[in-house]
Amino acid sequence: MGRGHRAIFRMKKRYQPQDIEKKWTDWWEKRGYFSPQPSRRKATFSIVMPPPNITGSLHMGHAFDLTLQDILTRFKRMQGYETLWLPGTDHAGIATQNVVEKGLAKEGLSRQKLGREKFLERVWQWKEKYGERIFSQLRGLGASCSWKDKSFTMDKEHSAAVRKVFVQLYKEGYIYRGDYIINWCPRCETALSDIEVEYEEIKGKLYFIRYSFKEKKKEGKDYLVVATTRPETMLGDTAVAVNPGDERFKKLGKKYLILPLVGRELPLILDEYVDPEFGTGALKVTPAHDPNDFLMGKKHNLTFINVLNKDGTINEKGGIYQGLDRYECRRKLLADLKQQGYLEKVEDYTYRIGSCYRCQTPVEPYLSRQWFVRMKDLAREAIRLVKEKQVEFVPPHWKKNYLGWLENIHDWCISRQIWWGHQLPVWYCEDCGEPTVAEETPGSCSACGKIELKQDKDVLDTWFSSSLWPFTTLGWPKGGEKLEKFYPTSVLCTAWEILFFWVARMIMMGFKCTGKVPFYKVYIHPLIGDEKRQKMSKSKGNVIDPLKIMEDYGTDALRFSLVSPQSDSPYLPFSKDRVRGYRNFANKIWNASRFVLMNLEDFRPREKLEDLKSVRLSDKWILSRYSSLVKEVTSHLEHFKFSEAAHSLYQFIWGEFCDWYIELVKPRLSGKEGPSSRCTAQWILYYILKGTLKLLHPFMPFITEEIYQRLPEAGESIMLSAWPEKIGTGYFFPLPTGERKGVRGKAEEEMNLLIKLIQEVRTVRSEMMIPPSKKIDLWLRTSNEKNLDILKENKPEITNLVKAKKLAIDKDITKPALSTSSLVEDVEIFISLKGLIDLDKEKKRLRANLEKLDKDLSTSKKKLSNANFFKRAPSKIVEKEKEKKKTLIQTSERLKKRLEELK
RNA sequence: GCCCAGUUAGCUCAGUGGUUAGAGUGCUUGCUUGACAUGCAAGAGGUCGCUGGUUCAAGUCCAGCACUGGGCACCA
Repeated sequence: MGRGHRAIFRMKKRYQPQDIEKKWTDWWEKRGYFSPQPSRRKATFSIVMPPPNITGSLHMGHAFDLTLQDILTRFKRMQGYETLWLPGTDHAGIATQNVVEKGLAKEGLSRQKLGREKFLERVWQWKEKYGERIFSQLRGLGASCSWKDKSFTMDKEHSAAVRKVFVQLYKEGYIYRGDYIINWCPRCETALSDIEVEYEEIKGKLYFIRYSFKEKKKEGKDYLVVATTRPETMLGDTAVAVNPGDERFKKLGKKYLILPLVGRELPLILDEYVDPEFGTGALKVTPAHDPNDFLMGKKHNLTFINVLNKDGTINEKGGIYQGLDRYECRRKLLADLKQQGYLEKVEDYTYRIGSCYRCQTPVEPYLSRQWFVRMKDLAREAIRLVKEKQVEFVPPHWKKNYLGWLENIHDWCISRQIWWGHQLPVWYCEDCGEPTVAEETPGSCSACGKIELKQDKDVLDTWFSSSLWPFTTLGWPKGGEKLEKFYPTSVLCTAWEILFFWVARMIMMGFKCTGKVPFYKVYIHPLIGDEKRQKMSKSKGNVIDPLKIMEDYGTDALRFSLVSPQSDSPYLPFSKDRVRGYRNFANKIWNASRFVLMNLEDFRPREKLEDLKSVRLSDKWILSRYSSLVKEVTSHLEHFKFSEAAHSLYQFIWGEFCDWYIELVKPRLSGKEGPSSRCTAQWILYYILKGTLKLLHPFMPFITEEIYQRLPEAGESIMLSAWPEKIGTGYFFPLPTGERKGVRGKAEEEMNLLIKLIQEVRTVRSEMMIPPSKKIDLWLRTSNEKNLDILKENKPEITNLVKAKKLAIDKDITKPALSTSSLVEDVEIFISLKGLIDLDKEKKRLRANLEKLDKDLSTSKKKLSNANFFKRAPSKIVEKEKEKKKTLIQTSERLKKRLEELK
């Protein structure tokens, strides 16, 4: 890789990220920098990447999550840790199966037509194609993962580990099979766990239906009214329940009712569960299609009638409704009820409906035989580990959320009736039907010894394998150097969205399987929303593609804009404006570097400053500010304060290094102050630039490497260079011991006076409308000896930055005629106006400006008062116009005031 | 219903009990100043959600309330 400062001649005026990003990605990877390097510190730092699904393309969420991890990894690597960031992908059972099925549908095929084996071949083809695509996109993002260690949740080793854990948990009684009400997605045709169901409030109806008594009553009504939101489930009713304490029903005694349209006899049962206040106080009981009814069914020994097929249509138990879709059935059934006089009334009712988190189809509570993980004991340990701070949450408030979920946890349904995933390591005996659970295909039934066995067709919940991810990726259960060195991992970095899905389960399974926590810290970050903090989604059409942003503004700008806002709200706003701002920042860095390099042609880097006499106040100041920067960035990164670290860097680079130091140093670089002063300036510029690039590297890896490689004596890659240490005063200024103390504070205090003074003069210039091209005569007067010395010492700097042709500094100056005066601390400032402004000309100019403003103002007013404008223009534009109007009024008033003063 | 977070400039957000509450962006004015017009300089813009309390001192700590966002649990 060509390097050296001669490269400056090829530096364009504008930073063009597209030219260089790929070059560095390839180079870093070719040189093997991303894989663990033997470390001088011997301490290790490891992160396992939350594996992206193989279904998709890189989205903003990945970009954010991975940028944060990359920053941590690069930071720790530069600090000298032996660093491993482990990448991988997730097979994402249902999600991937759905995507592949959609593809098949376009070909007129279906998974059923293909058959399981052929279908799985197709999914593997998909994986080969798209699994790599996401990796290449991650590379483009600059992710410094150890690519050679990448893995996939359905790798051979990983699958073996999954089976091992399953068998172990089964043998220890944590995994069991049972008939329970689970959430069933009729579209995916599989069971879902509780957290795979998303609830949404909908405005629906509550239907009141008459159930007649079996025996006709002599007096009063001969029916009970029950209320339901899902009338079609009545086909599976096997009882009606009332609260035993409910006076209204006390006289009834033991009774039977007749299920309308079906004619089944339903016992009237008493159960405390029924809320007398709700509906009519009478509850239809459908034990096979409602979790609470299920419990009641168990308790009262009711019959369980499942009326639904797997695809959500009514089965043979539904009589004349057989074959209808559940909602179609609802309509028909309601019509029939109404016609036959069973429908008492219909009320509007708002309730929550659960949908499949993968396909948004409303789920049905469904009685079926599934496999579960008993969670209570596992959760207890996971609670303890966090309470004992063996695992810490950042920010800490997530801890409560985590604990709250674990304390009320239900058993985890882990079997899925899909094809893509880890098939259950369970075989059923064709003879006795007993399950045999084993890591490898068993030879015979463990119960009766017969050899005719068939493997369970179900696969495991995707999150089962994900929960093992931190240790299986490192070589568990075989063990080895990687596992020993890097497990437990240092940090887990992910969004709050998958705290329960993934983080909590990793802690439970990690501890269960390895006896250790899977990670010491969990950094939970927000999700990336759009400008209005709305979740990005295809249906809303507000998705911003990070790849497009990278192309338009550069990857460094994207990374910086993702990391830069900090908020505890669940969604961070993302806007192109912000990225554009950081693209400009990258350009600023580029040009500042270009400037430094242009002035470093004859410079040879040396260990220390040689000529201390030519060190000026501005030098001490910038070194002091830089020293603070090192401290801040380091500390912020240690505490996951990414945005604060980014902010410190932005502020220092733009607001201090560029705006002040570079400007202050220009005359010295031109040689006006002598060769020695120039040399010192070069040394400081080089030193600060090099250090700042390093501090910035984790955030903006590409531009920093590009510039770093152009520095004289750059060394190897910036990503392997040592993280800057905070500098001591003695290191730079080997002054006599007595003078070292407080040198930084003093330099900053003195420099602040100069800055304030220069700003004040500029303000006056601007207010007096003195053209920037005109040089001024300036008098500074103070009786404060200390300040007088500072001013005198820094006369060249002041002269240059306020554009003065004459600068007089003394404690005894008479105020010049026709001048303005102002005050900074105890320094009086006089600027001669003589010859600077032609009074008549100035008045003319003010009047002209006022006229223009008036014109703009009336246009603006007209616009705003125009009803059409309000109607047609987006509110954003109206707001902007209002603001413009406000500013116009203010400016015009200021000008009027100036005009008055000139008279 | 329970839990969490938030409420600060037009917008998006920082702010660690202590001078005059900051940044980016937007807006206004001026400027081809020698690295950068993706720039420079200057300016305008604030009831720190409301009400109390603690304190010499509160945007910051405490309590209550209001509103916004999110999560969890639910009665058919």
